[in-house]
Amino acid sequence: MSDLLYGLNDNQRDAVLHGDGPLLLLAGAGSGKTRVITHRIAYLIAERGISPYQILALTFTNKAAGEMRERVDNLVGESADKIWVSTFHSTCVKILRRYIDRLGYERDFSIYDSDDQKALMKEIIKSFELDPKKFKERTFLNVISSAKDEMLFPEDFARENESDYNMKRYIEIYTEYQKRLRSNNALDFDDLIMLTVKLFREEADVLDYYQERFRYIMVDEYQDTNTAQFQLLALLSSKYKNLCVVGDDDQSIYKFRGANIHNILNFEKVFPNTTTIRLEQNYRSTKNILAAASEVIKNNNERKEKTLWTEAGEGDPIIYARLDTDYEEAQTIAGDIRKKVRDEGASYSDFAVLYRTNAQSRIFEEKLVYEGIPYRIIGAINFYSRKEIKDLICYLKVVNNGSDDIAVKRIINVPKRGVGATSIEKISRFATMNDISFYDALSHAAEIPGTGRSLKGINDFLELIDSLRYDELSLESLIRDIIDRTGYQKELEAEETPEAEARIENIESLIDKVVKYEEETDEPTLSGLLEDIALVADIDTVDMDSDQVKLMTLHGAKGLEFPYVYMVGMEDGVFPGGSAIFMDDEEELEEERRLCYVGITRAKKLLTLTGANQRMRNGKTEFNRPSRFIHEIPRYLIKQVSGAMPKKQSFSADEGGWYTPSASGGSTYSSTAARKSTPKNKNNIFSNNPYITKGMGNTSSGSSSSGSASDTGKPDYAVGDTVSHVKFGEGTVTGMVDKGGNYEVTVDFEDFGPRKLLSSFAKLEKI
DNA sequence: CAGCCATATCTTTTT
DNA sequence: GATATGGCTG
Repeated sequence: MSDLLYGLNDNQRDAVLHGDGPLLLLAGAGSGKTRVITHRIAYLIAERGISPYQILALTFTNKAAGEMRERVDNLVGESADKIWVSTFHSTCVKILRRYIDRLGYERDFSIYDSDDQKALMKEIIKSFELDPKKFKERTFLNVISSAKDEMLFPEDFARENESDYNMKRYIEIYTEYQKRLRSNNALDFDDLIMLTVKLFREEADVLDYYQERFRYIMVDEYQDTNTAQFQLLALLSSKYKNLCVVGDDDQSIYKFRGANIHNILNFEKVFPNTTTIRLEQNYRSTKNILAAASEVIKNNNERKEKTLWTEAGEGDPIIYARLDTDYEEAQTIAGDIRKKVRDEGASYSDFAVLYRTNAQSRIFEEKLVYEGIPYRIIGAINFYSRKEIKDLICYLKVVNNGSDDIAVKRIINVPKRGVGATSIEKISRFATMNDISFYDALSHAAEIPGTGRSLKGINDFLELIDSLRYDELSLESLIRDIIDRTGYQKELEAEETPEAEARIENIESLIDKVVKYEEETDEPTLSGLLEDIALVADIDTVDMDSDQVKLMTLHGAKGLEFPYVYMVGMEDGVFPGGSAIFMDDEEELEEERRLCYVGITRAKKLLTLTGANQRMRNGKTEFNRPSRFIHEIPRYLIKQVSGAMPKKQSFSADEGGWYTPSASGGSTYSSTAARKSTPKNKNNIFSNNPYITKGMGNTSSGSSSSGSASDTGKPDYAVGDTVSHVKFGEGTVTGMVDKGGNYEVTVDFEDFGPRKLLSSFAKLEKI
């Protein structure tokens, strides 16, 4: 008992010791909320004699679930694996696999990811004879998803919108979409939650069973729950009322995905006799970082007041750098990281670069490669959404569930079997007319006129799937069989391109995942494997400890922490994003501000904010003013450091180098958004900033002085010279390109091969 | 039917 | 600028 409470602060202890009844934990960033949940679970088991079977802990990501289980394991010991720790979605899948037949679905249903949804919606748009140019799949899917998040079935949605003529089409499409999902025996992600709620509402015995089973429910990241998830929780907890939710309304950043902030704001009203405990002591960041975060979030109106505090020291000021271009922004950060690793003993894994949109990652990637810094981009492309992987998974899906028309259509002509779009169209129509699945219609292809030429391919396909269904050896042999018999890998091998090479590697890691699943699962099944694949995101498998700089969106960073955090693209129009400003949408701006708060509070030791006068976006050059969030941080917390001289002010074209911004009072900028909105602070708050110094702080990246490149001249080496580099050793200079005073030097290193480096950053010494 | 070139589009996205 | 889709041609 004393063990379980050791090291907890008063509020944390109160939360752990709370007995029965609803409990709301308002847990600020870095306040040790996972610790509280895990200790509370341990306390319930050890001290209150609750059976581990009766505890349900819900999270949003598999990663969070995994971490929580691991930590509970350490506290509770072996009985911990009896505790049901999982995501909302996999919990619902488990329940539905048992009882969904009561709702008229088969229990071996497929789970549709967003690609599958799009494919299905595309078909519907076509069958409604709508112009696909005018009507995007996403538009309809977004409406449907919002309806499902709000627990509106097609009938409910129709009722709610019956008076609105414009909604007529949406109603029809939603109805059709749901009908087709059912005939494909498929559920989309939203269905998983919505149908579980429906099941609980309609089948009293099922609800009762799970109420008895889960007498104690814990929910992490509660601020991100949507209405459907809320109802799920309300139903499950209505008997014993032991619902403990942990969340931070200031970190609600998924409104666009249906998260309902009122779930947390109104929790006390909805659940009478709620005990509310605030966890306000922060164990992560310095005072300065915390102060910056608090000052920013203060500007939001719709929030629960709370004040984070820390026993940590002031720490370094927040660094703010306004660079000339996005290119320089990336370059400066890459240099700064290298400098800190070299001179301050930091590890690459101590750094995170956070941006608003994935599209911003590219340029950082480029610069990090130049600098020879190991990095990992997180979340941009999901492993399972790669073409080759999706193709192979669709084979698995078809073997598992022949009703899955979307999967069948995707692979019927992959690899090429001479079954083209027209044949598919004809068979599809035949299937609809006879009310059978597309797969079943394939075996009647001979009766369908106009499919003669593709008949052989179709029969080959049917034969293949049929024989795969008799492969009962193992999942590994099944996937290998698919790869062999489709000739997928051979086809790629024949290509002999780097892309094909990469795909082969991906296929190999898919096999690895299948093998791993089979090893780690008690009773591996094909549908279990597919479920794992559908519900486990790429980010879940990222090893955060590996020694690489992490690049990700601000959204992706939630729940993580790093000693050094760079928030980049701090410009109005980029962050906060265009629509929040352009539409003058206060609600959306508040969501962006929460995102900013999330970003700031990821930093433990040093927070660096950067922006650029000029940046390329969507193929066009933009000029944005500094982010309004920068202005919301009081100036005494900030140390502004310079970037490069804006090119426009540099009359001699070749004169690059660095300068002190105090000379011109920050930066001159023009803005496309300037006319639209007026920021609260009209003057640049940094114009008289006493903190202005040259370079990236005192731990400057060396951009102003170090290296062989001087501010004015060429490096002292030239093509053909032998040079040495701290990391890469010796090599020969094979090329130099002038980039406005800075040189892109190509060096052929003896041990590392040819590499491109920038003279201003890379310390190259002539030998 | 398949491969190639032209045009459109471009927040965020735990599952 | 990069990618995905659509239309055209072989």
